[in-house]
Amino acid sequence: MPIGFEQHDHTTCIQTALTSAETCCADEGLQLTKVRRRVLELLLVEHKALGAYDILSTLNSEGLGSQPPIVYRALDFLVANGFAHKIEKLNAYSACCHPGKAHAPVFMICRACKYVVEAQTEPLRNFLGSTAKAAGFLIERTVIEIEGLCPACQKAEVL
Amino acid sequence: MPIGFEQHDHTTCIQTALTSAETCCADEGLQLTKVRRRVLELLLVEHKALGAYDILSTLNSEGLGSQPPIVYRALDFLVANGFAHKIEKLNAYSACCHPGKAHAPVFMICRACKYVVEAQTEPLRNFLGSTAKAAGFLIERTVIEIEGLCPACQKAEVL
DNA sequence: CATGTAATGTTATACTATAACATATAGGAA
DNA sequence: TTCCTATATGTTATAGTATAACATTACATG
Repeated sequence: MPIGFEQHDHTTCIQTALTSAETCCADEGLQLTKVRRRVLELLLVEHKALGAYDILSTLNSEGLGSQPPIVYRALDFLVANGFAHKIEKLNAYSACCHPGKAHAPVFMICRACKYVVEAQTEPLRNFLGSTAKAAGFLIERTVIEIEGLCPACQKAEVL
Repeated sequence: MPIGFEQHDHTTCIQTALTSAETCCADEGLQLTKVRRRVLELLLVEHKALGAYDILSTLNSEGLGSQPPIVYRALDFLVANGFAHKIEKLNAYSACCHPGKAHAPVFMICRACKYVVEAQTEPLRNFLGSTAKAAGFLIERTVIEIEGLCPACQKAEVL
């Protein structure tokens, strides 16, 4: 279970993220409802991106809703408020590892084990900023996704 | 019609790109068939990304095929051989402006006029390379897309 | 011409996402 | 409390994107 492709205490990690989301919602008058909270939990459980319909089938088995709009609305909320990101390359969703901070996230996606790691990127932000500035372009959103092999899967490939 | 958000002779630009694709295919024993060539032309005509079904409806009206696999196969060929890129954020496709060169393209997508500009990025490539290296991650493909406003549309917004 | 490979044709279906409208629920104002 | 309003959820239907699987054709080469 790598994050940044290293081991970590994932139970704590989930708790921290949930608590942080709760605090943030309370502060900003946002409602972290049952469905929204559960979707965030599901996204936090693994460092993999989940498809909307994967999430929906879990919600369905838990009696939290069975139709697509249920999950898409919850995902919209989480993404709009910075608690999750959409991984465009996978048409899937992933919990945000650095909520609360303005950031241009870089995702490293392992094509073999499907782990998704979100990297911090101040320098990259600056770099893209100056590239765009040179072209006179105003940045509103960025999508930066790297697909490849994580350290563990590189070793596995050799075998 | 901006490229890099500036004016340019687009007729020449299309011709150059087509000729370059032909040469490249001849060199590498690839077949630039009627459908593939036409799809590339369509992508070159505008600096906008086209959806697969937009392209398909044109192909259909020209008697070149009416079913989705026709266009998806042509797009797969063009993307696999570096003549076009997929814009993940838009689920759409765009001709490559720098074919033949290994590159990690950066797309600037104007949300207002839908123009797509592909920027050159050696420094960015190096930057991502070192980021990934630090994490032990092996890069295979990169998706870098910036959504925002082009110079012209920024002016228009103010009005 | 025979043969094999690559490309195209065709049918069906899977996967992703949203529109539109109905209902329920929470929190504030009277 | 009661009403009101804004927000969230429930439900049905449908739009948009993409591929699996298999049949047929075209074409380069021995």
